[in-house]
Amino acid sequence: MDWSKNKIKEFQKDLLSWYDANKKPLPWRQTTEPYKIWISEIMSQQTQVETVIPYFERFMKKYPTVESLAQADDTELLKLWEGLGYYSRARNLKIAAQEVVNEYNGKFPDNLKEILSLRGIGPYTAAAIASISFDLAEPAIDGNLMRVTSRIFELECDISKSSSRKIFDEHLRTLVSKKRPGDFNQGLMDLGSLVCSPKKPKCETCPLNKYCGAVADGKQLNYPVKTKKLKQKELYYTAFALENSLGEYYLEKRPSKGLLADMWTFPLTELSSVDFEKIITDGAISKNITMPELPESISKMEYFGNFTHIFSHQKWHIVLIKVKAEEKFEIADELLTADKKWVYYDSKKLGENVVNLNQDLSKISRLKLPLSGPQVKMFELLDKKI
DNA sequence: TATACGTGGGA
DNA sequence: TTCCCAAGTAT
Repeated sequence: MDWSKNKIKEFQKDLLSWYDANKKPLPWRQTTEPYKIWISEIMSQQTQVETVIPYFERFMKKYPTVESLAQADDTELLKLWEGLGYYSRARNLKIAAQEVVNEYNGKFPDNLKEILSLRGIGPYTAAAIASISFDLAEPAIDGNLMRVTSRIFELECDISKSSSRKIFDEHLRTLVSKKRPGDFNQGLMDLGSLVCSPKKPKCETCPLNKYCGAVADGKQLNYPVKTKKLKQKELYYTAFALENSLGEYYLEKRPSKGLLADMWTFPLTELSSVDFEKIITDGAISKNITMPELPESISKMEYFGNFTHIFSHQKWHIVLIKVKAEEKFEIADELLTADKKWVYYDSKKLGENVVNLNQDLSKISRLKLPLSGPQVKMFELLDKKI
């Protein structure tokens, strides 16, 4: 970094003026309250802002304070997060809220080191909160800042490698405004998404084009340097939609670790791609496909349909099998643990599933279970929506 | 350091 | 259809 002090000042001024005139009106930009900034930053990780807004509004209504979040019901919290993805964010949020309540007396820590120590908060989020809420001159290095910075300085380092962070930190640390660090960071983020976009950057109207090495060389699209992602692993599953005589479906809670942790789903069993093809072509279900834990006497299985669900790292091909229980069939009570429930599902209120505890209609609970992405698609398929 | 971890939108 | 992208973190 060989920019003069004067050039840095001009850069800050040009960016902040642009930000003042063009910043996105976001719900969490009406405050610098660390709790709200924190929640908005966690929700925004790897997620588009437009998607976040309604989730943020609902979240603030339900958990207005760090204390309320620290005491949140796990299932309700996950239900609120349903559809946002990366569900460990929600779990970590509650853990961090408890840390704030217990270790910081409910007051959000005001220095980078302590903010960074909170569960689920990494270098980006810590710097974002520190700069926006506490005016600390920390560069909040996210994908936008890396793209913008790599173009300005024509940096050849691969932004998908964690070791590159240091390079961006060194450059940005000299640039960040000490007067308005939060606006500086958010200005660069908005610029990255509105102007300095990945595919078609609007360099002609960019307030920073005169500082940009890539513009000078006409090499905007050469930056940032980024290695390609690997393809998703393909997996094949049968899903069993078991319905009892009351019209309820049988759901299980997924394990507390790994993919879609603690989300609810029909029982799934993995199968080979060969068996998968066999079922979807002729609808024949071979004898070795059985639903776990259930007696085969009750199973009258019927192929219902199939669909695909794509995660960031896996591609699921799912065959949905409808299992109609006999008139008097009921799953033995001992099998109905806290992780296995009969659920009444009203297709007219997607996601408004109601749990019928103890199979007693008079004791219907209003508890709503968080459904995994594939599970929502399964209910939609049963409704013939897809 | 590389990989696991979701979902929806746009070209 | 397929691929890339979007305010990253934990391990």
